[in-house]
Amino acid sequence: MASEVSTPATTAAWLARNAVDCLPAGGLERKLAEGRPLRVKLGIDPTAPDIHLGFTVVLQKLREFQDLGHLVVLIVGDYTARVGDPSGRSSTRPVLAPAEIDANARTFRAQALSVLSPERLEVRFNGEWLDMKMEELFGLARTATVAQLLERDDFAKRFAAREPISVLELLYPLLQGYDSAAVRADVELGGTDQKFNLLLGRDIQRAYGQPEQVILTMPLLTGTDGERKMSKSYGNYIGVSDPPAEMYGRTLSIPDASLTPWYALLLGSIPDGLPASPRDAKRALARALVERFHGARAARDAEAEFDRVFVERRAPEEMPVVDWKPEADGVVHLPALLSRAFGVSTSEARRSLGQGGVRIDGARVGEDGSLDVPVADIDGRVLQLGKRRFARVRVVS
RNA sequence: GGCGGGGUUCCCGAGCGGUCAAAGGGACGAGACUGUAAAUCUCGCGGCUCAGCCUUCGCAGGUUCGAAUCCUGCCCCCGCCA
Repeated sequence: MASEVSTPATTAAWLARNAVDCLPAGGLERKLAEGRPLRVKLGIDPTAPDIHLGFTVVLQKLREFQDLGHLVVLIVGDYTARVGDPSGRSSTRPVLAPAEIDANARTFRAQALSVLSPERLEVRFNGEWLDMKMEELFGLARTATVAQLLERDDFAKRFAAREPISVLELLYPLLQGYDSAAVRADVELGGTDQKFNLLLGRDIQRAYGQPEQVILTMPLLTGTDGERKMSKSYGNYIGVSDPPAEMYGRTLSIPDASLTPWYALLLGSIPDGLPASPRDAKRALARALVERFHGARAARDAEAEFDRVFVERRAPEEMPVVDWKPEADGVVHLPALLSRAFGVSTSEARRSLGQGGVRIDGARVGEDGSLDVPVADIDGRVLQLGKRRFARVRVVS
């Protein structure tokens, strides 16, 4: 916290600093003024086994609440995952098996703990209360009107465009809102895309005679492409359990313009001594991120390895070994070897060869159209495809 | 239930009897440049025992010398009306 004297007003402002919305105005301040630990809710759907950096934006914010003595209530949507949230409407989502959901939930919890503190953390499964009787569902369904639900902008757009909206989709925000009532949330966090759902949670809490939660929405983190939001389906994400070297490299590949938002959203603030050069600032960011998820040692190693491979253009310290049996005439057939070593098709391997994308011990091969190489010229050497794929070749008989 | 419009290679999207492994864009890969930034340029982008061959255009049949393109049946999607 920046100021020496913290009042509910300054604390509220601090907590809301990177947020897009903090509603209602003054709401957070009033809650804080009650002087008790607040129950801060975040709902997650355990539909994918791993989380990526985009998701840690809200975790970071939750952590700030924890550090101020508040309680984080993490709701695992095991029940809603079983139903499948159709929002985002990209074809039917697979309905997950209970065992899968459990496994995902465990992974989630572990990964969330690389940002959150295990203290002041409550984890709940919404199957606990959502597996309700039809009669209770009716009660819940009465709390909102169709017109109200259709106000959500993506619904509104789809409705206007006459695209389908399933009744289940309409129901989904109600279920999420019911979660808030079930855990008596004081505050609920989410991405900006969650704004409607979060606000509806207030209505539902009111309908159940509870004080309404404050909602705090965080910007969506852009992916490594700097264009679209970080998402698995866009392939522009960095997973929190990605290996250190990869996490480091992928972070460096973000556009300069993403630097500030990434610092703000992932680490909470821009450090004072941030280098002026975007390149160095990015390296510092990459180091900080690897450190957060893999530790200081891994961060140092990842940086050293990066310099070695991409700056000095040398082979990495460690790489997989491929055993390879040569052709009868004492020659190694490159396309087949490349295919085996890097999982590309032999056709693709041939193309890469023709384009100068293949090296042995740093020297280009195959540009002249040759596809074979004498055993002596490759045994024990480093085979490289493109800039980043390496393998050591071991010829066996 | 009735009527109409669709399902094309990772995605979008052309093609509508041969010249189609199938335009164009995106994503992606390789090369040049470089800070694994941006911008730009070139090439590639189904597979294989690769100057040739094999398998793709919802599924199954059929017509034809020849089908992604025509016909029949089926499956699925979308819209309008009820």
